[in-house]
Amino acid sequence: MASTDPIRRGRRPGDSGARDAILDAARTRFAGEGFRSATVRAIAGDAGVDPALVMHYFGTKQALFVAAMEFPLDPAQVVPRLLGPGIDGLGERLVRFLLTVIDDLGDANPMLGLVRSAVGHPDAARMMREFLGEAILDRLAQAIHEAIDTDRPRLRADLCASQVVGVLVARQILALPELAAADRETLVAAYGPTIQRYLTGSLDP
Amino acid sequence: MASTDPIRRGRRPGDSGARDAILDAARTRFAGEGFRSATVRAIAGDAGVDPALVMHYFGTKQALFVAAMEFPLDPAQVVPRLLGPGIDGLGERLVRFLLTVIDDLGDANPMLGLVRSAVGHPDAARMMREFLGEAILDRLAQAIHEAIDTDRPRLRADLCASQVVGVLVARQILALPELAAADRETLVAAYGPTIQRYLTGSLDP
DNA sequence: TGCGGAAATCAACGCTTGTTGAACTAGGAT
DNA sequence: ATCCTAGTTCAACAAGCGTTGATTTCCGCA
Repeated sequence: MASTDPIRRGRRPGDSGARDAILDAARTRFAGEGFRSATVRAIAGDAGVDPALVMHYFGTKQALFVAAMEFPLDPAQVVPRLLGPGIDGLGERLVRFLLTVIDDLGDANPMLGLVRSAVGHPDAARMMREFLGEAILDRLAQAIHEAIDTDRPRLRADLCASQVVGVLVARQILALPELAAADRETLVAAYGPTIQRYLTGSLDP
Repeated sequence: MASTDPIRRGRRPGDSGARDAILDAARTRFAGEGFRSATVRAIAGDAGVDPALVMHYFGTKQALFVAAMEFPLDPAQVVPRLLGPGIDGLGERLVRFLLTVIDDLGDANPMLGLVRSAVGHPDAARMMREFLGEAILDRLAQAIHEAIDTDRPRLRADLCASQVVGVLVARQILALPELAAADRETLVAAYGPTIQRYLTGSLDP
């Protein structure tokens, strides 16, 4: 058998993929605990790597966060695609899309990382507000304005966002039991009309 | 003039009210930063008091959190009062009540402290899930079941909670601009029907 | 074959954190 | 007057944090 199994320093042979392992671990930790609670040491541990290597690749924890939370979908493509078939039925499409993405991303969901961090850190909240606004909500407001003649289309977009964020927090973070257990189409039927009304329905008293 | 102004040890004369000052500071800090980011030292500083005094009164940071987040309203009284006039119009009443409470509590809002902490800390999430469930959502589900004959009344309650949490996060934490700027009755008109539909409307596809 | 630079670890730093134990002071009861 | 108790501060601890600098190992290229 091999004698002692010393941890060697220095470069390992082959393409180690350590960078990707770090990014993966960071996504999962940030998504599960938020920026503050997730530690560089824990991320390095998950990736099977020394903490200093994390700094070697990314410089600071902040920069690692930015790199790890880079959204895997480009809003500039997704938003138009969802809007493609027209604003009718957009509520349903949007909810179904959201739930599908949540399922696909699993534990390493940047949306959860961003929400968790924004909620505990005013700077992150400002970043998320600006990102959400410019990348998604302003576009959505523009589409609403073109589809129906209403004032304050951005308020309608914000209302949609409030329900989407609510789903994320109540279902994925608080894990309210029946909400977490409900299957996708049940939730599409429940939330779809809500979003659709925020988009195009009457909001008068 | 007085010579040096040494900070004296020992008891101050009179009823100092330090305990209440600590609780107040803790509420504000926990509401603004969550459990993890709020520090005992900062809370003590806000209260004009030594950190050790905080431990003297409350033992641990955890216990201070529990004491500070004690809800100023008793759900066992509030829920029946809101349900009093019947389930018709409950959506509007609930939203108006929520927004009023948010305004009244201001910076020291335990709801914000609980959400901020739950989102960054699985244990706090479990606590909040159980509290929400037993104190509010199960009661609400019971009322729904008595008012209309539906299966899964608790899912309806969870749906309501998801929109309420969404309002809290999107308006008070992310501060989406038009949502934060909207006045109370505008939001009552927007959210009231949503909640009412989750309570008593059709959720079928 | 030699060599520069990238990959990786190790050990330590300075800082902040929650928490502790000792010391001191004042008020109230006896 | 005297003691007990509660309020309050001070100084320090141990642990955990992000980060740094030195050092070692290997790959790729001339």
